[in-house]
Amino acid sequence: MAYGNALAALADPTRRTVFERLRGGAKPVGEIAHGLPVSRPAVSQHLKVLKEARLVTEYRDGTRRFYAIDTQGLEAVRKYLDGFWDEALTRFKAFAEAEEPPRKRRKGEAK
Amino acid sequence: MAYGNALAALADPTRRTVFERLRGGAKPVGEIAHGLPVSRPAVSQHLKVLKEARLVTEYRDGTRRFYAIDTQGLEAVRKYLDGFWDEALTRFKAFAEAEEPPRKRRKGEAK
DNA sequence: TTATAGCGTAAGTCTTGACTTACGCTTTTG
DNA sequence: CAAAAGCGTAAGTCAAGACTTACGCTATAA
Repeated sequence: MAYGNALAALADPTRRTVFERLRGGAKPVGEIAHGLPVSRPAVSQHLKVLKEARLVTEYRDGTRRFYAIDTQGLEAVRKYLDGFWDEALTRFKAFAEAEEPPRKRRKGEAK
Repeated sequence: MAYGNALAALADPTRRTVFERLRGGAKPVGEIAHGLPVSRPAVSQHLKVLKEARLVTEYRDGTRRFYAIDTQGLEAVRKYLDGFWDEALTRFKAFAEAEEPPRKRRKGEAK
């Protein structure tokens, strides 16, 4: 259940911002943190959480550490969400939208 | 940014359990809460959060309230996640996996 | 009508976790 | 060598939120 950690990681807004800054490709921590309303150590802590959730990977170049998006965590979440789109579900949805509250039994009504 | 609330809602394990119990179709609160390690009011509170995140819908039948999965919240999250699979990203991933740490400049090396 | 079933909500507690500053480590530069 | 760059980590603070019990509301049943 790797999707659990990934969902928890993506739940925090600032951590999502950190994650989104990696869209264009790998970036060092300082560049990620630049302009954010939180301190650099805070960004490091967020990156640690994202890494444990398989949402980012890390590699070092000199004194800098580059972080990049890891699709493993994303795939885990995607698969989890897709599990809610099975036939029975969409069938129920169509049913509910067509008939509204499926049907209320009234007093003298046949069961 | 409806995906924000949905991600936050799905981050909590017990709330996810509540959500997953709706897979088979709509259920009343009592049935959802039955067997869970938390109280029924706690389940009600989780359902409220899920509803505000467009992850469940509610309708009433007599004294009971049925909850069912709402795909709106799920679609919002799905779209958000899909935004991380663009070409540039997969291209980078292939690049990183092929060459490992992209390249470290060593002392006397050309820049 | 009164009682019961099936809920939501209020209020309070207690843990989780997002932040800060201070510090230390490793690698490059002079 | 020493200094600086670029980080991660430790420790402490503080607010968010996941629980609990108590209570109240509405709809069916007796």
